[in-house]
Amino acid sequence: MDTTQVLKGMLDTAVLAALRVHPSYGYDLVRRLRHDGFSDVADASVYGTLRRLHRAGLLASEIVESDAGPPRKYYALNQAGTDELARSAETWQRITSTMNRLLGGEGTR
Amino acid sequence: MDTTQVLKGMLDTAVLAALRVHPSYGYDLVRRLRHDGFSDVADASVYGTLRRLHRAGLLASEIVESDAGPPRKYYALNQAGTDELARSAETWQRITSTMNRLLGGEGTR
DNA sequence: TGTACTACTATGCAGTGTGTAGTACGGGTG
DNA sequence: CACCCGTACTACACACTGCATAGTAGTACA
Repeated sequence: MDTTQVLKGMLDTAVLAALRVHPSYGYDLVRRLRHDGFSDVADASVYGTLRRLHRAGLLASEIVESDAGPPRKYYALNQAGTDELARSAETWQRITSTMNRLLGGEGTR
Repeated sequence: MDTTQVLKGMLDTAVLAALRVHPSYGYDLVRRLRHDGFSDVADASVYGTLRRLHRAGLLASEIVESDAGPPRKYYALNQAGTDELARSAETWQRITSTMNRLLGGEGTR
């Protein structure tokens, strides 16, 4: 299994979940996600995901000055993002149970 | 979360796992995978995955005449496929624990 | 001045699931 | 016989998205 391919589609959910904890910005999310198990995720992937989710209306954004570099673009879940995260969590549950059943090897007929 | 996107990369593992139970052919795998939870998987995806896995040297194939339609192309795991499946199962474990931790909402710092 | 860290943007490529169409065989129905 | 359906596979173009790479720009420190 190639983690790059598995990431496709899961990164959205991972970013939403990370933002549920508290609003954040790209550079910080990259570090947090890498620390949390997505150790190889590319920064461009996270920035791209944030833009896509924002364009889809799931995130609010706000520019905040930083004292350590360029201004940061903070993102936060809005109601649509919260709802989407809840749906994604359910989907994830279904997928894991399906995969665990398959990998467990119970016959499938 | 879009199941189409999540499928990318997981379908390989799902097909390998299904073939571990017993050798099979495309049309049958489509039905089994749909029955087992991948209800929306397209047949072209499964056929494509089988060709890809075969080309990668993970599957043996054999043409078998059928009494109900055209001949079937049976696929079976070889040693490389068995090994790959074991590796994929481990990767899957890591991914699930990472995602469950994120979705569980434990702070990530 | 130069290096490093921070923070984001832009472009093009690669892998893969999907839609659609097509080929081909056999059996049943009218 | 003509037609449709289920079976079984192939082929092509397309869409989506992660990634590599490069670039811009701010602050800090030597």
